[in-house]
Amino acid sequence: MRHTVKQLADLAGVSPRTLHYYDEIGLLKPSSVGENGYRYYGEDTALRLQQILFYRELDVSLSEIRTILDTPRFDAQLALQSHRSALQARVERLNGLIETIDRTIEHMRGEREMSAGEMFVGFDEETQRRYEEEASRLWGEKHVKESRRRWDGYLKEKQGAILAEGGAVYRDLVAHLDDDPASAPVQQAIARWHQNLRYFYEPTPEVLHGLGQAYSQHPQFRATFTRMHPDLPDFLTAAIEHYCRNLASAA
Amino acid sequence: MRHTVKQLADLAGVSPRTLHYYDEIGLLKPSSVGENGYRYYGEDTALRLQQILFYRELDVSLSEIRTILDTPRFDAQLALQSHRSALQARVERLNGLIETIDRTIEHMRGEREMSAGEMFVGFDEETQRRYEEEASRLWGEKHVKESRRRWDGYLKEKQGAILAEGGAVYRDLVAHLDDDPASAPVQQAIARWHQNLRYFYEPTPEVLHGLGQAYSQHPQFRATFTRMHPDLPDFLTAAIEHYCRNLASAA
DNA sequence: CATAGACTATCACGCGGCGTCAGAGTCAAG
DNA sequence: CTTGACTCTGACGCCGCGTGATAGTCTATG
Repeated sequence: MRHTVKQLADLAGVSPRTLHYYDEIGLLKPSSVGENGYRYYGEDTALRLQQILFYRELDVSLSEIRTILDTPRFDAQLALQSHRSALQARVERLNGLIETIDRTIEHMRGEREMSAGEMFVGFDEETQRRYEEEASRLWGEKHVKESRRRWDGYLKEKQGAILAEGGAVYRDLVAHLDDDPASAPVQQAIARWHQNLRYFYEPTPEVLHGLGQAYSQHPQFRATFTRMHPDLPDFLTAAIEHYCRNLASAA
Repeated sequence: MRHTVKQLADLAGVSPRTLHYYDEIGLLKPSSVGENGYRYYGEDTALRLQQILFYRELDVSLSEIRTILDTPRFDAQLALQSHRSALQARVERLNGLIETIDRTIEHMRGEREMSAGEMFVGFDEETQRRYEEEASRLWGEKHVKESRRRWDGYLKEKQGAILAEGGAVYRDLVAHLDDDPASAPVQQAIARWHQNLRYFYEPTPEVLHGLGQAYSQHPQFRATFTRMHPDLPDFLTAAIEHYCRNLASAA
């Protein structure tokens, strides 16, 4: 298997310009370059492009994708499993949007009341929670039902406050990025984070620890936190790791 | 219900800057502007923003969204139905990607062979066909199963040729945009388009006519064809309409 | 009443990820 | 050899905002 630019582009449904660009930024180097200057791609690069397209499908930036794919410990099969669960979460989100549509139509027919907030359910509101559900799914699925049951039990206003508090915790941590992850203000913020999580489900120490690791390793988490600050993912992981050690030694 | 910029932005999960920008480009004007210069949004604008977000979710450009929402015949409820079916098509696409993941994992375990083209199934390859399935769904669902059954029966190489021919038809039509839609070269291209459709299902004259109209009215079709050429959607509709009249008078 | 913090506004630069085009070289078929 | 489709590099520009600056407005508190 050996493809020129157009051949691979046609197969993948991208443009030749895209492949040029990806070469230029070091994201997808061709398998070889002929004496004529032409790029040639083999199965290794086709597989890498597939990974790129999956990450792109999940709205991960190209520089992030490059970082992920270039880590020595990158495991392609594990990444595919991760994509799979992320895509399933996306499917659920879309189904949530479809429900919003149904409710909006009922509203327009005068069959039901609808607040402005309710109109936008499914677009972005529960993104963070959905990511965390997904991470939990990596370690155990019982949390999903529990999480939904708890969430649905809260009043709308309470839900807004919970989400706002979650966001405030991360902003607080960004403000303490120069501190030691083990310092008291940081650990207090992590305790608030822990409490915030408990609105969704009762996290075991294992889940807490796994979440902490996922925040820097899982592509969507990493992308989300990097957008807040480039150093936040690793900082979060270190701080949560310390917090979990404290939980373990206190028990 | 009356919201300031931040209030509506928070509800909708967008940024105030986005709302400023949408005002600036005439996409979403506030319901009113106070003496202090502040923008205020009511339920009318919240509903419009919801529509915008649905179209954005479906990757429609903002200028296209504006065109659609500003047409005098815009029917919000009908549009929501349209979004619904588009989102369901998106769900199916994501499920297709999930299948690709499963097959890729099997390939990596050595359990199955996989071509480079197969790696990219679900990303973009069948976009056109999926749109057309969706349009058919608007007029009758029996075509969906028939379409899938036919498609699955073709060899991979044949599938590639069918899709390429579909693309060639549209490129041919773009080259004849200065011609009369009723002219012989254009009508011949539409006949090829008709034949191409028949690889998927046997379209009734009603479906053909409806597809012709959908090409300029249905947001995703319109966006797709506008990307090929700004005048193509309306040209297609006019050419197909003429072709259908010829079919009817020949019968 | 004064202050502080959170909000509002406009303005403007810049970014990511390409699309598009130009000019020149390469390849394969007739 | 010619032609058309491909290849390359280079470069401008677009879309949809994010970000930051500056200044005005609003609301709660002391």
